[in-house]
Amino acid sequence: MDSVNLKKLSSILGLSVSTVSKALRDSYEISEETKERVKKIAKAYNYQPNIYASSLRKAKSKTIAVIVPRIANNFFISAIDGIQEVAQEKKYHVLIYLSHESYEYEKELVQSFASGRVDGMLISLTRETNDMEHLRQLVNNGIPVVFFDRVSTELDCSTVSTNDYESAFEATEHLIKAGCKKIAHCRISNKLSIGQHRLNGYRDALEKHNLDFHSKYVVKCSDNDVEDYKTIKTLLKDKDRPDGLFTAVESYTLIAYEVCRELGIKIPQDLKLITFSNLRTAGLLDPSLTTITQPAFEIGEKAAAELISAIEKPRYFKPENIILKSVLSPRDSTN
Amino acid sequence: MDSVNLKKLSSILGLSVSTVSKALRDSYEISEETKERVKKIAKAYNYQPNIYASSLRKAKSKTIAVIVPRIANNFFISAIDGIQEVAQEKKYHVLIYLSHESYEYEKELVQSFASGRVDGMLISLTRETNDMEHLRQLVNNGIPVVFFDRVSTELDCSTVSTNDYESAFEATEHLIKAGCKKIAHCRISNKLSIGQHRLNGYRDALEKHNLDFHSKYVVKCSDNDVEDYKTIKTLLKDKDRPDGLFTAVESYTLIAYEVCRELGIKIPQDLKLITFSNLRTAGLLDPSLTTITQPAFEIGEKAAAELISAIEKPRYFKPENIILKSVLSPRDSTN
DNA sequence: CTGAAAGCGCTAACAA
DNA sequence: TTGTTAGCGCTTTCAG
Repeated sequence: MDSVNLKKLSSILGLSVSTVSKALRDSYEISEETKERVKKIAKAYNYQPNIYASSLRKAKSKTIAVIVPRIANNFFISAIDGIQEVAQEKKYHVLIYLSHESYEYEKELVQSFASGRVDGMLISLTRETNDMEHLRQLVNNGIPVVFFDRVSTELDCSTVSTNDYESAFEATEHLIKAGCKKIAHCRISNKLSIGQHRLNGYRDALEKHNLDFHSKYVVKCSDNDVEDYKTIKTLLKDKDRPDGLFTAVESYTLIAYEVCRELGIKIPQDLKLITFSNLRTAGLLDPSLTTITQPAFEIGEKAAAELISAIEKPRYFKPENIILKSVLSPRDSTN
Repeated sequence: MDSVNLKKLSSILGLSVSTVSKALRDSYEISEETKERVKKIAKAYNYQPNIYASSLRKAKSKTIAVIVPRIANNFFISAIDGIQEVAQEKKYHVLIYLSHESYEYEKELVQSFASGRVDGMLISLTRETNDMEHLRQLVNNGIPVVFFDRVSTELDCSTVSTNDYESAFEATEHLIKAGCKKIAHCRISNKLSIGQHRLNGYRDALEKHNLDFHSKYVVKCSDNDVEDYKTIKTLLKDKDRPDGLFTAVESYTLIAYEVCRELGIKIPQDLKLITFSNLRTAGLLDPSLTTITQPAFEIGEKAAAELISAIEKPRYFKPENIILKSVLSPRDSTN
């Protein structure tokens, strides 16, 4: 019950291997008649080409890798959804890897791609990634890379991200206009592009509105819910606690909701909350949550489209830094 | 700047290709001294084996495929997370495909795996899948398959699922005990194992408690939010509308929340709600949502572990039907 | 302990 | 229009 290969097929057909191969790939060299006959038999025998043989031969695999820090995250999920959408359309296969925010593992993964396992790679960097050497090597090996969301512009690669600085600015201003005077920010690692941009937007909005920047109001959160819970609880237990909180990442806000319940802090009366988030249920929360939503699906689509262009038209491809816009949706948590 | 291959490496080392190959794979035939020398140089040149060549040769790729109906779904995400966890540990690569509930596409995908692109496959079936022939063929080709959640026991393959019948029974009983007399059920396709089990559990619980089964209270939902919205609205607008609703799938309940807001139906006073769900924010909703939560991550882990056993120990492997238990978490929506 | 050589299944020159 | 053949990079006999 083994699957047929070209050789068997050709002997069944009484043709040479190469003729069959060409016929199946619609070569102009083969007569219509033969093509038809070959395809019919191939179908009848359910012939499936061995992709390892053809990839080896062509040095192309129609496969791309996607590395994300984690998958249990609404943003990355939607991005992957978008990536899949265009990959499927363009007949690419998608290998998914989770770096779990480990630079070492990211490096190992990226290096393993150098030998051509994939035709290209999409990546959202870990919080720890400083050094781009592993990525540079991959690119030098002729394997295109496209960054999304957590990007680096150090390399000559396309990036797809959002207007984080502006959004953070807008979010902070939104809190100020809602009457907040003491606005805190839960930031994400400043090794990340998004960490810096979101922090800067926050700071500049404060400055514009003549509010002091207090370092005690800027807390660094991690990737660990338990730790973040402590961090946020400490922040909100302070006697001089903030009256507004802008968080760089959805999970921090969900933790803040829990902490507020526990401490009896009322949202939005005592504390107004806004966050970057792709939560589907933002509008159903108690109270409903004001969000800045990134166009995650489109980011994924764009990134995949860029990558596939880079793979298929290496001559004409020009790397670009694509910026998509996020949307602020005001809800009750800042009312 | 091309990546080195075995041949280059061996000429650098002044050894034969086969010696280098063996040394890198720690063959007992090679002296420790040589091994060390080889590995050192291999590392220095960042040698990465060409996976297509070795897969072709060994007819093994250390790659598995995962087919899920969709990815934007908390259950499947967690399951994939679990799959990744064990795949990574066992050094397997994971290709992800979305069937988008299309049987035709599922079939096409499965067939394409026959030639050995992957060493095994994990699948959660589409709502349309009736016929198992494509899967049977794959298995006959020597490529192991493991089902998870949306399973079929028609083939001699492992399955990993949850005690859906009992959970549905328990959920319905939970509503009855909360005082509901007219309990509706939003069901999912009864081509699916889970669709049948959840409906049966619902029906039997009604029967046990001497409540009539009304077909008008059982509505079939789809995969389309807009349609489901209409369906659920019709159900809840009825003058003889239900006072309890048990939905087979998370998204139906989120829609029900929205419909209730719109129609001014108060949860839980006017309508009590319970659903299968892996929503992280169930406890933060307004009102908090009573859920039956499937151990999605563990399902993924188990399924992947089964698959890898089937791949690596074909002789000793015995397919099993593994059932994990879901947990009912009572919250305000049924209070 | 090391090396030579065959061949996995396919593609693409080149020949016929 | 079809066929012959070399070879992609690796693993694995088998010989030395």
